[in-house]
Amino acid sequence: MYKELAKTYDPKDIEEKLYEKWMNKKYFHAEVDWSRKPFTIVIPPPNITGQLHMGHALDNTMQDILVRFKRMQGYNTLWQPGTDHASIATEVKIIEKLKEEGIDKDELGREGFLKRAWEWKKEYGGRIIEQLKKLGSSCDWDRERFTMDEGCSKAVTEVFLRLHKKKMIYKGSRIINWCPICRTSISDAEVVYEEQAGHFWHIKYPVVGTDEFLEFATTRPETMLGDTAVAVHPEDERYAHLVGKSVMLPFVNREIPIIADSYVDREFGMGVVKITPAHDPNDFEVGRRHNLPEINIMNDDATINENGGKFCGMDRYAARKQIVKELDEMGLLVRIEDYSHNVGTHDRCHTTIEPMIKQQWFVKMDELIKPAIKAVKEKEIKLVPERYESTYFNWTDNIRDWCISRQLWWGHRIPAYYCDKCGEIVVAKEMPKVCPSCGCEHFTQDPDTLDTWFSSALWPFSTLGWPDETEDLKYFYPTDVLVTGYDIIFFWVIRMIFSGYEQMGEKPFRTVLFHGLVRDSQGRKMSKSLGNGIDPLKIIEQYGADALRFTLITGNAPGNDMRFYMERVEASRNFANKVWNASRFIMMNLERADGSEASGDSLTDADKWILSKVNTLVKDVTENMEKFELGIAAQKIYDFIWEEFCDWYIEMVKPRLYRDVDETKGAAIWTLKTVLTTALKLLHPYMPFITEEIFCTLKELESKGEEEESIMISSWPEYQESLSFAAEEEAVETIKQAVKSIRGVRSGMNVPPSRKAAVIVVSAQDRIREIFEGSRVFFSTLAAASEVTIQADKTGIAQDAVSAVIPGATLYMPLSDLVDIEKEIARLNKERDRLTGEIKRSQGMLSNENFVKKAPAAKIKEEEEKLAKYTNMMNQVLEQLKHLGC
RNA sequence: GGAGAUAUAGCUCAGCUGGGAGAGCAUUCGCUUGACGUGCGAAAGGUCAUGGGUUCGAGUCCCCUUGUCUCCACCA
Repeated sequence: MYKELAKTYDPKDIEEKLYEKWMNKKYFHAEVDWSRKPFTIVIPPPNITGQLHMGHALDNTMQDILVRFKRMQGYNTLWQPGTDHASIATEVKIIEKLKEEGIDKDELGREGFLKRAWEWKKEYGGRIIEQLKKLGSSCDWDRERFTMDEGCSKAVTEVFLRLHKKKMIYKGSRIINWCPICRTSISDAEVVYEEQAGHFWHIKYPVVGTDEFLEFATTRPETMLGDTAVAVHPEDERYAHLVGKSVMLPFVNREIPIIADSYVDREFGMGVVKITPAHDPNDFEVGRRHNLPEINIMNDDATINENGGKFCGMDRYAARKQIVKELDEMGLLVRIEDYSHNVGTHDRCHTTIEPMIKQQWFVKMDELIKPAIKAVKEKEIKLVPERYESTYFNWTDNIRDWCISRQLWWGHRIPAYYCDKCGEIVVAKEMPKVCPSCGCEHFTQDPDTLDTWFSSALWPFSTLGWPDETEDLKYFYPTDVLVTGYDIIFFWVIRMIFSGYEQMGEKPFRTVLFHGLVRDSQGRKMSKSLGNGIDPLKIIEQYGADALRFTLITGNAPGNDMRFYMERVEASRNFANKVWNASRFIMMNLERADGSEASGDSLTDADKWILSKVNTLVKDVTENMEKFELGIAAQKIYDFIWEEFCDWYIEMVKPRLYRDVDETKGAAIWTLKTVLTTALKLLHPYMPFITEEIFCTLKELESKGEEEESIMISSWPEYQESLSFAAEEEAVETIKQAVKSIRGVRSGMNVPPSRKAAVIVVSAQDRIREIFEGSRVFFSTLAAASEVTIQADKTGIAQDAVSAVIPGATLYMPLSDLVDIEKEIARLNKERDRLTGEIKRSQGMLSNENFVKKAPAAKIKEEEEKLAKYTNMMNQVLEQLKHLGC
């Protein structure tokens, strides 16, 4: 029956094997079953370009914990997996690859490019999925989806058509963020601002018809080529006489008006702003207010176009240099100031954004966002932690229309078709046959594709079959929890929420659980450029997935960033090893039960104590997990297993097991198994592999039936009132205190563990003596006791025996040969001082009239009990000191 | 400019609705204790950033100040 298990736990042996087993058994798979309650999580779809990083590892560990927890609780659990086509990220990657092969994207053409992209997806798109499996993720892989698969694409077209019909999608000429390297527009959310050292160029334009000049400052002199006005504040007296006049724009020799607009800050710079409507978002607004011409001076690659006169063909920075130089020569450059300012860059390639006016497609946000605001405000959707609500509202309150067209090839092509003859726009699922306007039969589809987030916004329902009214959709939607990092609230979370309400008429999920960033040990973001990233797969390889998962989930509060330390991984690995060895111990001793599998009646105080403890643990862990306090729950399991179960209970049980005859042996083994099984179940969501391995080995040893063939589909433990044993808990706590005191005294006296000593327990209280009577057997292993004598008074105790005082009892150890009486007295004096302090504190509180009057009765009682306890201990210490002649 | 987070033991961080400060790692001492040295036992180490306030009572709630971080806005 005894099974030989390795002395140290080696995850490599089992992880792959168990994952395969789970897959084969279809434990991850969910089917609609109206007799059971569903629990659904949709995965934040990783990019097909992605490699598993620590952020993914954390995100997916959290999801897996929730899913495994709910599955064990009996929910019909679906974790919907899939990947995102990641339009721009992927396109950039493929362009790079083509470049290596010497192929130019434009030469290859759209079709050829897409063919290559799909090939790439086929080859690498599944890589991250395989990596998620190594983590232990229990996704329903039978349902794996891709944002560009047929169903999701259908959903995208459907939404586009619907919104267009409701006039919530429109095409318009707006100022957008243009990336000259990627040659596409990007949304506001994709712009990151970087502080850059630049200059403030003070320039002056001659005022027409006078000999005056108007001076202003700019950080971007090259945009002057597109200036169509100069603005001052309407109430600025310095320039009041100039409003209505005009200035002459150098180089292009355009006469432009001096206008008044309150957008100008009188205090800043010269209080004069040059207005370039085509290349600055604020100027654009001003321009529209004043009906100014919008002159685009740049090509898509940010070189100056024909509107820039002689600078045509120059790069924007080269032009800047040249323009400054020539202005200086013309005497129009007043001075140059150093100036550090924020520059918008593209979050993918960090190229400085060029604001440009372009025809683009937009989603109108004002109406769409309303239900999304309401939902969070009214807690229809809960954000955890709650503080992310302010971030959420910050965005929703300042929302601008969403630019959804991208000048890319990889993605969902915009379902808009232009009549070749009259230019009529038809938005339709397929290319129309005849132009409704002119009858022409030739159309060209809009070349642009949609923002990646347009399709991921639909993810919670597109993956379940929408727009078809599938059973899956009816059953699994709305989903329960969305787990994600706070960094994509704007990109994704908000957009899913308004899309859910708009398309489904219902929230996409009930709770959003945010986590923070995983940083390196110095608190820096893990990044490729710094080279400080830690590869989760390497950690798994070296320490096991369980250790990695446990590390990621413990030691920080929800939503906070965390630092990743190898020392913490080691600690988690050590914990896994601890669990392994505790189990090994139990399995090694199963045979000692010699058939006496008794439970109930023969349970000792210690058994009841640990059963009671694990019962409380069940409650605490379940409650915390329900509150999404995964780290607290994990910590409680850890503490219980290591301290209570291993360090105390197992040590207490040893003498019972090793004795030839012990009528409580069966009860001990039964308790060991019961508590272990319960603890393993609680731990399973966190450490799925090791718990499964032990659980199954244990079942195998017992050759029990198939009723619980895997821990992952076993039932979650429940708190039982009948397993709460207050008296036994108190009894064992007394014993623990006694043991600790003895250890403390021995250690203080430098008594080696090999030197056993008799322990004489003296207590006037029947109850205390009874407790010790029932527990004397523990003292041999726990406190190096040779024998334990229990008596009501001090009869027969050697004068120089060392003593340890606990509430209600004094413990004596005759160790005269080793004991230094002076030291013993010093120790007792220290104890006396400590108790004096405690008593003083307690008395102080109790003699405080306000405390007695206002504090709750329970608190007062508690304090009175403490006082009694310390007074009792004090008397024992004083007596002992007196005994030693002090 | 606006918002949020954070300041607790040498390091990294917990500390739920206010009622005697905790963990992991590191440190010191002891241990071939019939599961585990990836271990066991004992210990040392904190005026909980500063200053106020509320309260019988504040690490915990409120305000001020200071430091650090993040997000948003983007005044040319």
